[in-house]
Amino acid sequence: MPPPAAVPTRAVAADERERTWSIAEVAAEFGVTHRTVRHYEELGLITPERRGTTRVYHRRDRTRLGLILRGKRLGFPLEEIRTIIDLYDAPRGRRSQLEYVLAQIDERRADLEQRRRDIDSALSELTEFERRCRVDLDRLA
Amino acid sequence: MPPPAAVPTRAVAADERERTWSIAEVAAEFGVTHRTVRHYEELGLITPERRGTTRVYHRRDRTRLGLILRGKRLGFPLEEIRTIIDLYDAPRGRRSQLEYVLAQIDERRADLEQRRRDIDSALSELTEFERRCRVDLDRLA
DNA sequence: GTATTGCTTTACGTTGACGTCAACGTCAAC
DNA sequence: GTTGACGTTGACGTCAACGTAAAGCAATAC
Repeated sequence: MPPPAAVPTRAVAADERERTWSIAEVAAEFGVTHRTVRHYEELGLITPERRGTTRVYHRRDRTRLGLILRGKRLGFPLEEIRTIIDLYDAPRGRRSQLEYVLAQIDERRADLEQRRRDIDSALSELTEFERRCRVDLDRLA
Repeated sequence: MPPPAAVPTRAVAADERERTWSIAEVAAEFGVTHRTVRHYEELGLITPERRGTTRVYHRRDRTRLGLILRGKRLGFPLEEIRTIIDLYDAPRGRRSQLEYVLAQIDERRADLEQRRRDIDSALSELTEFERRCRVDLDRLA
């Protein structure tokens, strides 16, 4: 069978959506080592496809990796990060499931807002301290 | 000698300022173990007075402990926390010292602002996710 | 061919942040 | 004077989050 003469736009978009990456590519892109990526897989934070023994990463895996690293920047432990990002994929068919998810969301939000308060007070202390330093500097001038 | 008949306000205030605490008191107050408090001392984050072998904690130590724990909530490693809170006590006599401190402040601020951006995006994603969950819930009703 | 490159697994090492346990000092209360 | 309560110093244990080294497969490069 000959290949199709022309590839319609839809198919191109599909190709683009279904682009895959190697472990080296995702690691380099996110600025981590392949060991780190595999560690996250061991903990069940990402589950790349396997072709034979080789790991194949899809857009979904990159999304999750982004969430993981942002969680890390925020200082969350990996286990907690797992419960958070799993939440986004949790089944929400039954009412009880949805209510559980909503309760979890509330907890997460409270946690994040506490962190933001911490950051804001740290920032304002820093600003005040900078002001005092500038006063000292002016006196030296 | 009889004790003084009346204690003037100034002396009361001084007493209050110079109140001290035991390791058990500060640990309980901040919700950590005494082991944790001693660990921070080993790393040079706090340096309580010694009376004989016993540690005596002053207001200054409690302030630093508060800064340490806030840093921890924000996910900073203890070594980094040490450089941060040491900054507040750093000598600022010479111009070069002041300029160094100001540069450090800028670094800290950039870091904290990155964290705040991360938190804000996490929060808005959470809000959007909650909205979708509530739509699902309404459909079930 | 073989040599290099890129991926794989297995497995042990390391660092940070404490926990835990042993062995002992000290001081007020009984 | 001994019994607690609270303090002390080591020293080793543990858990998370990886690092690192060893050894092997599989495809391309020469």
